[in-house]
Order: sequence, then structure tokens, then C-alpha cells
Amino acid sequence: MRIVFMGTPDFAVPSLEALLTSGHEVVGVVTQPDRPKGRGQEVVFSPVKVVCRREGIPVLQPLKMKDPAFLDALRQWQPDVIAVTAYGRILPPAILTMPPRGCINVHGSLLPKYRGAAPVQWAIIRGERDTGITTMFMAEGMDTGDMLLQEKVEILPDDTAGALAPRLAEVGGRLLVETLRRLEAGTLTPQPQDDAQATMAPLLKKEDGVVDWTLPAAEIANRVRGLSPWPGAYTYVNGERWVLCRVAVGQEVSGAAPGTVMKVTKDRVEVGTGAGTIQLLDIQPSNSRRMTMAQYLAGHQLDQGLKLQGIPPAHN
RNA sequence: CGCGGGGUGGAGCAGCCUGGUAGCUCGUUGGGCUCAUAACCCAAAGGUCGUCGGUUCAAAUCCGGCCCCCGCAA
Repeated sequence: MRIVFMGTPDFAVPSLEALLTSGHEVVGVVTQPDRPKGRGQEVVFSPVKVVCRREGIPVLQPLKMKDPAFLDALRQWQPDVIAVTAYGRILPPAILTMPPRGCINVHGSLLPKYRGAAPVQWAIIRGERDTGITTMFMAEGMDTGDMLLQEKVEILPDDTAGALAPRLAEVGGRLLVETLRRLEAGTLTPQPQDDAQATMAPLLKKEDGVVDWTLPAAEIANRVRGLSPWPGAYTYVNGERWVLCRVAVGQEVSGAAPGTVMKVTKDRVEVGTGAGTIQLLDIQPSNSRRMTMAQYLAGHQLDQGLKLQGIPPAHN
């Protein structure tokens, strides 16, 4: 089949590479425009675009989904099917209805749970023990289309979003190719989603990283894992912003007010929460790189009784 | 030219403003103590202070260029 692929970040790359070795003809790729990124306003290509340049695949990078010139170009590729993995934009009906065999999306959750932009992260934040990949026909609603294939993936106890995402992405590539194979063979049975079971996994914002110390330790730990490495769970220590890269749930009963440093040893800091304690293992202070607690303590003084706060104490 | 912070023995930091002997915590190595230890005690090794140039009798420290790293913002 003639396939157009749409995708942008690292998560989409295994899908594209799976297509390239599947025997189908990838006639073109759509990815997000090159944007100035990072500190020096350097323009960076999306990971998907990098692959396309290496493989010599034509790329479109429309600013607007409804741009007539873009739609024309897309139409001229004459795709039988459009495959979408983490493209980053909602597709208008004009695109959804364009390919004769439909638009197929690879989604990083077991739908109808965790519809939305950040399914991997939210599944971890919510403490799920497993998640997965779902392929579906795309509909106008956010991840509401009829499901095609699904595969479960286990969430390991220490999984972070950064560790889990690549595993899911690999499964996504495999499932995408399998979905196309069975689509062509006519052996797929689209299955409507049960909207009553649906939950949402909205785009993460920086504010989602604020640590609420009044929550139980286990929930805080899940949030740290789910937000790692981006956007990162953070708190304020002596007015300085710390990203909590890795924490562990302590065995002890709290006994101290939430957010209070209870114990400082040579390589560990234990903090009280709403229920139980959190041990800080790896942190990243502002203007510094990630380091272990032991490394930090080697060069800084940290006293028992110190309060960690969700919001910067300054300002007001 | 988006804003800001930083590059000092293997790690994390102080010293810089008020130029002139390289400091702290940890690690490493050797020794000691101990039933024992990630604990404690003693000793040692290890640094072109990112780089190039300038000012000066003298620069980690003051001035300028360059390289690299990081936080914010996007």
C-alpha cells in the first residue's frame, strides 16, 4: 500500500522505521515544523525528520493543518492509508477522509483509558501496573476512534516515563505493521470504545510537576516517575528549585509535617509526606546537573527540619 | 543577538567583590582500632584553577575574545 506517515518525536520513530521495513511504500512523511529550540534559539529537526533525511523520504511540515497548499500536496501523494504516531496536532476532517482506507493511529495506552497527549506519563502517575498500545481508526474526537489491535505492556515498579516510552514505541511499530497487514487482508474487526470507561491523559504542563507533599508518599513517587525526565517533578528548597529525578518510598511512618526534612545522613535525605516518607535519591538543583544525594551533600549543608515547598517562597 | 547561572585534584563545593602560601566534605591508596562494619582514628597520593590574550612586580582572583555545561523562557 501507499502510506503517508505522520509523526514527530522519538516515540514516533520506531513506527516509521517499522513501516520502512514492512514492504509498504512510504510515499511521504508529515512532521512538525522546525522550530527554534533550547537556549541559543537553535533550530532543531524533529526526530522523525532526521530519519526522513537519512532515508531520502519527502517531508511536509505545515504550519497549519488546513493550509490548502499542504492539503493539495498531501493529496498528490495519493496515500491508501495515513498512519499517525504522536504527530502532535489534531487532524481536520479533510485529512481524516482523504485516504480510501482510512487514517490509523498508534496510541500509547489501552484505550479507552488515557485518551490524550500524555498517556504514558499519566499511566505511571496514576500508579497503573500495566498499560499498552492501541491502534485505531481515527475519528474527530480526541482518541475516540474504533479500536483495531491492542497489546499490553507491563509497567515495572521503577519505570519512568523516559524508560517506558521506548518500549511502548517499539510495540507500537510492530502493532502498526500488523494492523496494516490485517487491514489489507480484511481481517480486522473495528471495535467501538466504551466511552463510559474512558479517562483522559491531558498534555502535561510545567505546573503538573509541582510536588504536593501532603499526598501519600507512594503517590508522590509515582508522580516523580511519571514526570521523569520531562517536565520533571520539582519542589523548592531554600528558595532554589530542585527537580526530583529519583526518589524512593521510605518505610517509616511520617511523624513529621509534610515537606519537612526528617533525617539527613551521608547519602540520603528523608522527607515527611501526608502518609509515609520519601527518600530523595537523585536530584537536579537549578543551574546544576543531575546528581546523587550523596554528591550534593558532599558540597552543601542541609539541615533537619528544613521545609520543602511546592511554590517559590519569594515573589509576594 | 531571548533572560540568567556555571566551568577550581576522581565527585560535589568554598575561595574571586577587598590580586600575593590551593581550602572544605566525600572518594581513592596505605596504616591503625574493632568480633565486625558503609563506623571511627592517622597518613599519603592527586589540581596547566575551561581556553587564548591583556593589565600588573605578582592573576583562580581584575579586563576582553573563544569553547563547553546548566536553569528559565519558548
